[in-house]
Amino acid sequence: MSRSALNVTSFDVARKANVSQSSVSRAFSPDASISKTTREKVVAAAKELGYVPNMIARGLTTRSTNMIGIVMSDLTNPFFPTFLDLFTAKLEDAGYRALLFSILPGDDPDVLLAQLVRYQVDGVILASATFSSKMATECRRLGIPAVLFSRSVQAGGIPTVRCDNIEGARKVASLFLEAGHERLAFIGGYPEMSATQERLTGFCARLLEIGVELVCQEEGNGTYEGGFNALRRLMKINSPPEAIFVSEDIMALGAIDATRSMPDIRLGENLSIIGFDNIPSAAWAGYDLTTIRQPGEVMADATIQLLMESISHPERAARTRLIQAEMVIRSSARLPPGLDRTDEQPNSYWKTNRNAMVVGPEK
Amino acid sequence: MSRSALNVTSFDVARKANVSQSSVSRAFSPDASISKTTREKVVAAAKELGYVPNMIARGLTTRSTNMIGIVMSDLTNPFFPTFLDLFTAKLEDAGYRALLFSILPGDDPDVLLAQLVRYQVDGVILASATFSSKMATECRRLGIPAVLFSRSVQAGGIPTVRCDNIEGARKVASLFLEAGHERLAFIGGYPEMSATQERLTGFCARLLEIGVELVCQEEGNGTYEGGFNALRRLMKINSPPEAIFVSEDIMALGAIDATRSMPDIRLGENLSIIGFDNIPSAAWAGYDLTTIRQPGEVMADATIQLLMESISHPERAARTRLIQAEMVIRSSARLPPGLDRTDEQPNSYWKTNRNAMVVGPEK
DNA sequence: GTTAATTTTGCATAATTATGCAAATATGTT
DNA sequence: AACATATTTGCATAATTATGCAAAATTAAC
Repeated sequence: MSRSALNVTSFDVARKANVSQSSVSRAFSPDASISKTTREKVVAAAKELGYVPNMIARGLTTRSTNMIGIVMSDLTNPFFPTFLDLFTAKLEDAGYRALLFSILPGDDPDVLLAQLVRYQVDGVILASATFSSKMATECRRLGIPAVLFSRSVQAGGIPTVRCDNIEGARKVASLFLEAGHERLAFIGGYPEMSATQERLTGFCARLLEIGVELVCQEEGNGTYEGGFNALRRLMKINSPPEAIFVSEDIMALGAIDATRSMPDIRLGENLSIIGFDNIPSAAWAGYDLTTIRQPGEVMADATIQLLMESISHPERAARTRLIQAEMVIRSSARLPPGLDRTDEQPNSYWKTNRNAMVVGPEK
Repeated sequence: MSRSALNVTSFDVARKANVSQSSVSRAFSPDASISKTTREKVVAAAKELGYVPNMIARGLTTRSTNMIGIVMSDLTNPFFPTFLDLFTAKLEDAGYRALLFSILPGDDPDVLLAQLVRYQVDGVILASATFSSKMATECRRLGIPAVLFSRSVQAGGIPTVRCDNIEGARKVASLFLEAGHERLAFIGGYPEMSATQERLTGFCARLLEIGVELVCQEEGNGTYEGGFNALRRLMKINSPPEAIFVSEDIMALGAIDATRSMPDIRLGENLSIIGFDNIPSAAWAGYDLTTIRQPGEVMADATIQLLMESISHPERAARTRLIQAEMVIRSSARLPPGLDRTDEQPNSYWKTNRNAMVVGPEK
């Protein structure tokens, strides 16, 4: 009795509607060959019996489950939940469901991969800090459409969406230099992450162009606490830096909090901190962090789009979408003389558009 | 060629291992009747061919997919990602996969429900602020094992895990009163949420026992901005409150930030703010929010446990797990005279244990 | 070594939906 | 009305794994 509604099959509906099981199946396939009259008859009968087509059985015949695996590692970094939310919403709009895999540093990527195969996911979004590279090549080998999100990988052939870390980091360097800072430092996330590497590379490349050297760099492990501790270490050295590029916002918040107990530090005056990501809390009044924004909507859209292309045209060559990253000016970094946060400075290297100037959390 | 590994079936393995398809099936079922020798033979052949049992086909015969639907609404509130992470990890340990559904206020719960049925999930965790009540009764009607997480519902019969909101809120009221505050206020989340209601109820109940009245209450919509604005409204009234209970941490952080531009306010001295949840950022140095902790591990464990019970014994009566909530003392609220944050006060109503005193983010 | 008891194996079928093909029906043409 | 064409329908089968039952093989008992 209780589980009744779950056990209604297309045969039951067929009997009730006086048609064949095939017709029931066709009534629920968008562009199947079926007359309007029978479809209506079937839908009515289905509604009465509480029938919904069983995706498991459908998956068996069509080899397509309408499920997309999402592989993430670090849900404690607020950067990722934002995207997880966007992904699931957009996938649902496209008729897909999200099968979530949370990967921990100690996990075995092969086990995870086997799960993806077992469940016959139609595609995979790889957004995990660890194993993404290995997973990507394995997916490719197995013919599972996959898109790398926010990480790049040496072995080509896998569609990738990421923002322009190099260029973003160059903007940070330029702003620091134009603001008159001379002693610059870097706090980075996991050194193995491509994003960390690229941001460091871009930052240093721009410094080199001007002829300035990095004073010091520290590891912040991609966590609030890591950023907190890294800043403390940085400020203990002889003649500490006056401007710090922190490669992820979550660490930058920790860094800012570390300065609160340092009476001589006035953030945005004698010390500048710039982050990367523009997570919601970067806009909070207690931080007001100047940062490089990774445009969520755009990146999520691009990811889904590349994935859909990869599913419908598996043979087509992999595309990469490099998303432009803009600076969001707030108060944690000193501005070049004569500027305030609402001015535009069209000739500056780090210039940002009006949109990016809008302060406050994004929708 | 490319999709080869995905198309290996139990028949292929059977041929290779010189056994029947049934034996292959049994080799991959933990307690099937099969000899050690054949199992090894099969496993070897499977490994060589890259075979993994197909969950979709298995789901069709066993009516069990090993997938659990997780329904969440508000991934932007950091309270939920924390639990999502715990849920997926613990589900994976128990051999289940998480099928994630992100629900928006405008969505149709019936559509969502149909998806859960279509995918034959073995169970559902309902952690969405909206529709949980309706979804719960529908799941019950359909015979889908479901557990309500962090919300309660009038219609009984559904296993529920939540923390003791009433008791937690009473502790807040007690601490405020013992600290000598007289003008108390409340900032709440969505009024329809049971948690909001219970926290308000508990807070007021305790005040009533002492004979104190609530000065004022405001809505904060469960967001940072909502809390920010609510505090501003509160402080504009004649003789504003000196102690505010904010029913969710994320709003409390907004409220604290709103005080930064009020020169007369000294948080923890002439204004006390206490939150609820103990999200990671509550521990950040910029906030140092006194709050009521919802123990993540315990609650997640209880949820999975109740769900597993409900799956294996659907007929058994629904149990509710009420988790004890402890206060985490930090600096955003004034303490009773003669106490500092490391003291214990065994006779106080709001007393908290040593563990809860540990300041800093939880692991 | 023979019989009984137990374990292991294979056969046949079920789980539910999708779809190629042929038959049936409807539509259009003159 | 008669024919050709297009649309719709139903039949039969495929997708992959699990499992009840009977047959075969192994082990135990005496």
